[in-house]
Amino acid sequence: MTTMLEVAKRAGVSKATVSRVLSGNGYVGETTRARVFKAIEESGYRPNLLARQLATRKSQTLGLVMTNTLYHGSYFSELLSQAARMAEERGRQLILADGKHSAEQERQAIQLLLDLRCDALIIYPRFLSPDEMDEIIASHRQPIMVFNRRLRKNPSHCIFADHRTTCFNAVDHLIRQGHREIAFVSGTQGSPTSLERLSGYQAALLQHQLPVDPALIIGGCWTPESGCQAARQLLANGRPFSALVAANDNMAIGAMKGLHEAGIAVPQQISVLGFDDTPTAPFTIPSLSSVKIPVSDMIAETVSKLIAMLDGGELNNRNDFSGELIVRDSLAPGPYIKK
Amino acid sequence: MTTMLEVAKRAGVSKATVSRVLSGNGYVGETTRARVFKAIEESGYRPNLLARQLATRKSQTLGLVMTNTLYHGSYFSELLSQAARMAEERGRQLILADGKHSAEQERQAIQLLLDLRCDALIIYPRFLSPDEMDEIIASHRQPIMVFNRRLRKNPSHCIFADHRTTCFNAVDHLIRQGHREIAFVSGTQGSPTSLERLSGYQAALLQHQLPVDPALIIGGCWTPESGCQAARQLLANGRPFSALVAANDNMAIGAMKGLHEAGIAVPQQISVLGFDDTPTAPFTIPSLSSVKIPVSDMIAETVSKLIAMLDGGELNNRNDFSGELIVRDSLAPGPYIKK
DNA sequence: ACAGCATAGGAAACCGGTTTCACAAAATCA
DNA sequence: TGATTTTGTGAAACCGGTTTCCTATGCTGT
Repeated sequence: MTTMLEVAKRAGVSKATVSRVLSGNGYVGETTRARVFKAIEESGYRPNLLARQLATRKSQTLGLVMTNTLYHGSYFSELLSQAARMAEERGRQLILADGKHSAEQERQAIQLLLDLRCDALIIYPRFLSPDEMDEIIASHRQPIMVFNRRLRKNPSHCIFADHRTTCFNAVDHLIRQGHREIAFVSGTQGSPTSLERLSGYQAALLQHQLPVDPALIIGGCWTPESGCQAARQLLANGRPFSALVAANDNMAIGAMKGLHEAGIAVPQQISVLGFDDTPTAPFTIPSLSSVKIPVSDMIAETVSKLIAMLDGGELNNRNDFSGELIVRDSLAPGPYIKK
Repeated sequence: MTTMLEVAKRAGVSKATVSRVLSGNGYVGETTRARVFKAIEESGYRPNLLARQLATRKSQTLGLVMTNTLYHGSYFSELLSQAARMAEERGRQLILADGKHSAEQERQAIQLLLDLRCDALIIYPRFLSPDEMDEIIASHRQPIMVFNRRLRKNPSHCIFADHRTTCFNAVDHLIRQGHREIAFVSGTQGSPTSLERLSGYQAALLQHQLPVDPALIIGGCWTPESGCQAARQLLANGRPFSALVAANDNMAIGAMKGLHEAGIAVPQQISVLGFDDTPTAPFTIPSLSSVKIPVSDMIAETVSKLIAMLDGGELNNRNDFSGELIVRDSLAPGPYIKK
């Protein structure tokens, strides 16, 4: 590989001058500049970014830590493509590290990105607690934003959707529409997002003095398969219900299939609601009602904040996003509707 | 940040010794080693990977170039998560760069990853031609694998599924099942994968002496919306057809919706076939028949080959993968079935 | 007792850039 | 015209590691 020194020799100048030409810093004469460009051109020189990053102590990269299991579903695609686009627009490269299956691996992923000297980090925690996130933020000088988790000690370092309230509102809506026996299919065991949604579901029932029946709460794992099985199990349980809320659209789609197979009409007999508003939601049969989480906006805000911290722009202080219930054909009034 | 020099001082040794302790190369006494570890521990030292990469001229990273528009759909998630997992298993970090919307940007993305001194590259070309890919491979000493594109000059540097033959076989199957008027919904204009599938579709028709009717070929853009619109337009065209092949599942799902809205029964009146075998395909109503492309296997093979090139393992020579038709409820025999 | 080798560790060069410092020439100012 | 500032450039230090080279010691074998 051609180095800067070789370019310098070819142009009859010093390394320093070549560096000045490339960076645009410092004074360089017109003719010299031209000679340097010619030498660069002729030699096919390409700067070694690693050397540059080392020398400047800036890597021009943003690190993103998230967990592989999230990769499935449109949620992840949307998040990642938007984050990458935003980063590149601001002249940064996105580097992704997988938090895998445990808190320890999540910590390692963060450490790796820090060791790679990312200028800033986006962490979408799956296993690490808010307290640990607070500590990580406190103990590193790089700007760090935490995605999808509320940090009370570091409100300006997190962007989140209030899944609990959002789910509360959705279930509240179902109840007002005449549903009382509402089943809930959760995501993978331990997922914070799923737990928040479950909590909102329970709170809404309690709010209306309705019982929280454990037989109506089934553990899934975000996949359509698990949603389908959950529906079957709910039916097998024998406990009647008029609405089913799944913690994401994929499971909702699976659940609709399970109900369909059992000869149950959606929404006439059972209403179904999902979360995330997957691109295919409007095209299922019947079209799936869902709670849309503004992932793109959220990640855009996250990246913007980080860049502002790095480049010193001004940052607006929005960190709390909320979902929007999108009613489609999979919802119908329940048996207890009062006119 | 603590540097190696500070650790060395604290342990009363030289930088070189610390480096030896960390890398495990060269001789280090037991007691010295212990002192160094203690110093590292006490100072919270973390090696600067950039410096290491520069010094060793190895970055331990694999670069992946692909286009943002592919991000949607499970295809991308599967590809990316598998690639990242494989890379990390072999001690490499994956770096992603977006090829965006033009050949020029695709070239820039490749260049960026090379400038970052990725040890090897995976390129999923969208705009660059096979010839250009051959040239890129020839002009760089880093191992480069091209994904989803056949390179006749560099057969060992590419992994691909033969979309043309795969689609040919699928359409051939439909014809044998009694379909003659078969509609085709293509992906985004210019997409090589879509073009290959279209070509296979046409070839299968010709093979059976069936006419290729332009009125039955509609341009979509990989999204469910476009599939739905395509179905509407096909119906509006008035040209009858008994089967619809969409270049991916998302469009097939949209198309089923469009047909359903028009009161057409799938598969009784029209059969529908997609590509990719999305996780939701078995759960649509009716369940969607699809051609499964072994993306995970393909990318695993790609990464394996690169690692073998880097670390000098042996490489098996499989590069040609093919899709598998998965028949579900959306397919039924056509009107020309002969018993 | 001495050659020969394995062990241990320091000094310094190196990776390929950026940046500081020093200095000279040219331009501006008084 | 002399003093000062601006412009243009090279030498060398630096970023934080790795690696080569070299020296010194302790063992082994004879």
